[in-house]
Amino acid sequence: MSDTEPADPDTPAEEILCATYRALCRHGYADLTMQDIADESDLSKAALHYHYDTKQDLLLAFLDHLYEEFVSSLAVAGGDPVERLVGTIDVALSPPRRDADREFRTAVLELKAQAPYEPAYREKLEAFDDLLHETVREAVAEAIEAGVFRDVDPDETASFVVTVINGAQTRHVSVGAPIDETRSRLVAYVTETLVAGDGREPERADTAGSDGDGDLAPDPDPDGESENGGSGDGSDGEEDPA
Amino acid sequence: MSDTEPADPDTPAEEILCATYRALCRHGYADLTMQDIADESDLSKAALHYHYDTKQDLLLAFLDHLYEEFVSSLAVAGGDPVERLVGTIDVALSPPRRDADREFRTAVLELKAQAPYEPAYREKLEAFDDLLHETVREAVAEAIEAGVFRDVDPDETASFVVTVINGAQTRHVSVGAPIDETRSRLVAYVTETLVAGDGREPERADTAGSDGDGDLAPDPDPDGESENGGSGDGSDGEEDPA
DNA sequence: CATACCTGACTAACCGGTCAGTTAGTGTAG
DNA sequence: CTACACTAACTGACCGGTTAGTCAGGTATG
Repeated sequence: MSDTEPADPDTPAEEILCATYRALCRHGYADLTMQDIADESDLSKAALHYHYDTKQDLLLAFLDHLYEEFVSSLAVAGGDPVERLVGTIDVALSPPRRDADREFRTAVLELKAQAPYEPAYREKLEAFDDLLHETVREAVAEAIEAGVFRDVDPDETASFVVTVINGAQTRHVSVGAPIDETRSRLVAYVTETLVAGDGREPERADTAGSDGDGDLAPDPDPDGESENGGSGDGSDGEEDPA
Repeated sequence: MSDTEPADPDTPAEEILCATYRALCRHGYADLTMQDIADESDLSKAALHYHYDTKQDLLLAFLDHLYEEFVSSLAVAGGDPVERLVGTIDVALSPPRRDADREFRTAVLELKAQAPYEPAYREKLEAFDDLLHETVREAVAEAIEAGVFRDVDPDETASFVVTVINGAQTRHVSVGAPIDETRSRLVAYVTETLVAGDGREPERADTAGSDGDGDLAPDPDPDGESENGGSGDGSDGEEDPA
């Protein structure tokens, strides 16, 4: 699940990544200082530099860590390609269930906006985008092959879906537009417009709560309290930057 | 050439806004310093503070200035609502014709990502979003009334269109996705999916663009250039932050 | 002792904003 | 026409605060 890796600060280096997540939610990327991250952990700022040479190294490691989580969160089961596609959209556009969700999405958007200045960021972000795009593309292609979808271009269609997802996140952060509305609309797009033969029937396709995933990321406690050597501490599942 | 925004530097204060535009393109928002802006003008940093008390005041004035340009750039003529809708999409998703276009879009995205931390920014950005949303909504409502569009919800549909526009811009900045592809897709969405009676025929719906853009959807040349100018109301203006 | 891990104190650089003072223009009195 | 006064616009130098990164140690463990 999504709480696989972030939840278990086995090593100090991993604890730092968890602290980075919390600090990003609290301060955002632009105002994020090494001291902020240190304050979220039980380490000093100098200790951060012991494990990661530079601030950028730390952020890059954080993105890698995030990517791995994104991979597993996208591994939605389901034989039906349309079901899988809807599940994927759900993962990417899940409504804020954690308090920090909106904040984290904001930090991710800040990172995206830095991509043109920081090729290293861009490279990582492209991986997220590619992964999501490929996941959608495969589902669409399968749906076409199964005769469920019209004979659209899977690649172009996947691009459109990913673009809509990006738009929902951006608009949510910048003007507070509800993500959920876009999700419904996008789901309607794939379950109606893309479906073959389905002319125009407004066939209600609220796979919303029904679909297998329900809540992919259980994620219980919002943030119990930092340290404690135990294992499943504040499991802060990340979201997708794609 | 219209290397910078069209605004004629009538007053020193306006010249500063032009310099701000240039500095934003060159440095982005995150790394923008008052000195950067001063360097783009023929004034000193202290002179900037003479006209604008704080850096934020300057940026806010810049957003106001931008908004006015956006208003006029959205004033696309055209009696046909669909034509007007496509024209609006074109304004929002015009391919980079200025060198600084991508850079400026990046700066705008940085600003959007700051909205949650700076209510003053958010307020301005909401104005952009509302304006674009309202423009689209009106066109959609008219198209429905004219029997051209199906009986969709104009408000929700406009939201979707604006979201797609946001997504195209975000994805363009963060991973370099081509804006043009999304524009074609979005135009196809409104001229096919939304059109009443039009079941699935790829009926080419390229009405001569009113805003000077001939073929909207097809757009064969990936790197169009040439034309333009003619009917242009001169207000090529900035891009929309919406 | 050696190694891994960590700390407090420090440095160098940067940036927003301030300030005393300069320049240029304009009006006004002699 | 000159002399002076006043003001808007502007400048270079400077200040205070902040931050990434460094460094000389300290501590615990094997």
